[in-house]
Amino acid sequence: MSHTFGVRQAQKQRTRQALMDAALALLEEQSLSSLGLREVTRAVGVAPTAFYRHFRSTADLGVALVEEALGSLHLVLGDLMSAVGDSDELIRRAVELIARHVDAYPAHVRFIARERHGGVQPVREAIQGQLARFAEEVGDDLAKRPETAGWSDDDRLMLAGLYVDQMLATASLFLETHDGPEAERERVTRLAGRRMRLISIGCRHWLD
Amino acid sequence: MSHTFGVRQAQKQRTRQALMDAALALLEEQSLSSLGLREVTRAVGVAPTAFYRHFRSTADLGVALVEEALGSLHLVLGDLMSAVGDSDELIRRAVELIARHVDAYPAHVRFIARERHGGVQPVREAIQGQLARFAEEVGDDLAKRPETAGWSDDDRLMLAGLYVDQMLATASLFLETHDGPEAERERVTRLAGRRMRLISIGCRHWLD
DNA sequence: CCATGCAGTTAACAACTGTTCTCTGTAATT
DNA sequence: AATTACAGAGAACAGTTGTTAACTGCATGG
Repeated sequence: MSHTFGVRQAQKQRTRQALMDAALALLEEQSLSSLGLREVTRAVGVAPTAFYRHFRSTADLGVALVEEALGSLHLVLGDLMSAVGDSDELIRRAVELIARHVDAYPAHVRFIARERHGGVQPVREAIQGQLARFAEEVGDDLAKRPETAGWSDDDRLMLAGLYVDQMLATASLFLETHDGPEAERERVTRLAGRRMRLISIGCRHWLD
Repeated sequence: MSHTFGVRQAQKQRTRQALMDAALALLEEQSLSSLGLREVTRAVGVAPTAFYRHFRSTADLGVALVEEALGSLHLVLGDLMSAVGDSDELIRRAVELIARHVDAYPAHVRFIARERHGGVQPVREAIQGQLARFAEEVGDDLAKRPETAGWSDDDRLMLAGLYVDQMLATASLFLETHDGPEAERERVTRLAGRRMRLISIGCRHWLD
């Protein structure tokens, strides 16, 4: 079988992950389009040519990072949608889960926010594609809820996109206060909550 | 006087503008953190060392570009706020003005969207600062309108930020369809309009 | 147990980068 | 008319980059 993991395959995947982690760390203070292949291998402690055993180019590395970063965010989205309850309670929960995720994977969030409109086309497209899937999922979930009963699918997708955008904007705000004072984080929490509340109010009166 | 423009000063500003224009063009398919000084001077047709007569570094160039790009967008914002009339009419007008601006200055819009979360700190901070000023202005304008009567300044600023973010998101969407089919542009126009309409509805019922 | 596959190495390449120093021509000042 | 200020040119620097080729060692499958 191809997925029987011997010592060989395991070691390969380990250095592959090391390359991705190193890249993510280097991307804290630059963007993907300026990330050099040698820079990454140097950080890992491996020969430059070893890079090619795992990725065709840094753009290819970037696409792999998109899958990793948005994969972890997708789990949060699942958590968000599985919840039920009062609207205000849902919003509070959403903001807190986002804050927790930013705390746990700040580099992932920074990468997505930075490369969503970044200078590397394949990466941009990968992100847009995944986010479109996110919006579809949220739209499908909204269809099961009473708040959007009687809505057209198109309108539901509009709202879903708005929520997804808001999720990323909120995550980005939390990222800026990641090693700032607690008061700032609290301010962002309240701000994000009110933003989503205003949207949910608009949603409640959409069909008037 | 220092601002008496002789032949000398005029020529200097001309090449300075040429450098900025060339940079903006090069940034269509990369981000600022990978933009090389030599790359820019080569595109203009001047010696690499001439760059230093105008900018300390490419980051410095970036900050100048922020002022240019957000300066032009600021004019659009002024147009938007000076208008009065029915809510739907205002939204239609806003979306059209944004579309027009993206058509007129696509490179400016791309630059702001890309570097807002980009890898060059001074540029990021310049953008965030200007956008905060935008939000303040919109907040002040909202205070004069009946829709937000009785709101706290904090809530008004929250709504203003939401509108500013939405303006940029809309501009970014238009940019993606910039040389696409007319049908796509129409779809984005309708989507952006509905997004803003939902927000304005939420605004109308905020104090319930 | 031996042959193969393949992750990773070493060395070398031409091309490119930012930065410094020195020089030149000419507009502006005196 | 003589002097100064300064935008831009030119050459050179040490260091970096992506990519190729031929290699080594070792886990794996027959």
